[in-house]
Amino acid sequence: MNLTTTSYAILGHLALQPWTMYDLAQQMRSNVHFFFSRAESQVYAEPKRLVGYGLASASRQMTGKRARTLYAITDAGRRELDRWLAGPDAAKGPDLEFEALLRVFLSPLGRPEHLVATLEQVRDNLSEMFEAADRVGGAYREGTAAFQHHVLTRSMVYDFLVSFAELADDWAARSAARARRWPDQSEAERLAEAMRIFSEKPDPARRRD
Amino acid sequence: MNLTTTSYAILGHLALQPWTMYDLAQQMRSNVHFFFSRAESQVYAEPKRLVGYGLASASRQMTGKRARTLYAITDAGRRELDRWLAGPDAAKGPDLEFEALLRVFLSPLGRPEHLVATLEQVRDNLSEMFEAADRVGGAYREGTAAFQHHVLTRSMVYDFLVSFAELADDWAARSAARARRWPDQSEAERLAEAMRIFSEKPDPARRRD
DNA sequence: GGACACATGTAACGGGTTACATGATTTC
DNA sequence: GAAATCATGTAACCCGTTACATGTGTCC
Repeated sequence: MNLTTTSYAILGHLALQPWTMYDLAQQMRSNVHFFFSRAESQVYAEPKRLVGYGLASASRQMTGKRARTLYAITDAGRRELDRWLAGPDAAKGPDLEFEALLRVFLSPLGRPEHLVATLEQVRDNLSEMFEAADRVGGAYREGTAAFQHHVLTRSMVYDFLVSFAELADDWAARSAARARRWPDQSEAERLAEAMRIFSEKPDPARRRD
Repeated sequence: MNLTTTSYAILGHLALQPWTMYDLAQQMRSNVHFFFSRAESQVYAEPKRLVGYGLASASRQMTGKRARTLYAITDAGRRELDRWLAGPDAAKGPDLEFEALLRVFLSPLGRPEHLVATLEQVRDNLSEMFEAADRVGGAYREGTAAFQHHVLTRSMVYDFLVSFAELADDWAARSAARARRWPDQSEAERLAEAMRIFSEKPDPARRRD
């Protein structure tokens, strides 16, 4: 029995309530997509493995002539999930893959306007995240969210995601602004701005250990 | 010819200067690891493909009896890199994989103390990032960095990475603090704090479009 | 003489992605 | 009756990972 984090993600959702994989795929797309993204084909494949291990059960149902399969967690599944939630399989740190940052890193090899374009594109890409956050946030504010009773922890997830999107957006905005100023600045001015970043961050007061 | 982003990452580094893969693997570990992480075996495999396409050249050298292979970019490689840097293959948005956040999401299924433990672990995991940032930042501040002349753009990368690490650390700290207060609070107080998050973020003044 | 850094890989595996396929049901 | 949604997959591929293997050079 070889479970991946994907397995636990699905198993965890099944612990909330039974789902068809169609509904669950949608649920995951709107809820965990931005920090745990998986292809739909994966979402459909996983519960079969869980059933094979006895961690989930499948029940075939009919809507007229159309078949649908409801998956639910079993007692064994709940125990396995508890084990995982209790650790001690250490959770890995945040794992970021950010192609635009690679482009910034390599941008001295290209033309300056491409750097600005990359940064603008970062901001465009983030709108999806802001919209998703708006939808989720709105539902909780209005008290109509499907898992309203999870509001304490969902607000933590929301907090992180919105903070992240704001950070990325702010960073892209100030970096693009910097790059646009370059043609009108002296090299000394450009350098001074760069060095200020290295000396202001991280806030020396923050350092622990 | 089917190049991945990994191909361009390596090709881009070869455009900076020729490298042995041993040195390049180290370079990438300290520079791009936190937003573009690849296994070393991958770093060794990639340039062979680039040589196959004529985008890089290999030259065998000797240190006594020990062989080393220096890879360098070719003219064709430089053209291909230019094409990529100029777009228009759109760069994907930031792609985050954050298992701890999934655990927070599912934490109502477990015990509250495990939530706090997860959050504390996030902070531990970040120390590596802070240390790496310190090293890089220190080198640029002292003017001794290998690519000191890239300071304008490297400061942007540094800016993002440090901001991200600070954000994640601050978030984990305030979330853990919240969870620790729960036992002493009324349900109304807990809810009020959660709802405040939804209404304060995102800053309504920020909304564009 | 031993430990560690230098230097370069190979083999096996697998989780995950993309693209495609299929048919029923509801909605307009 | 067409279009969108519901619902569930399969097939092929491949990028990337883990784990291991091998030998030289250098430092103490």
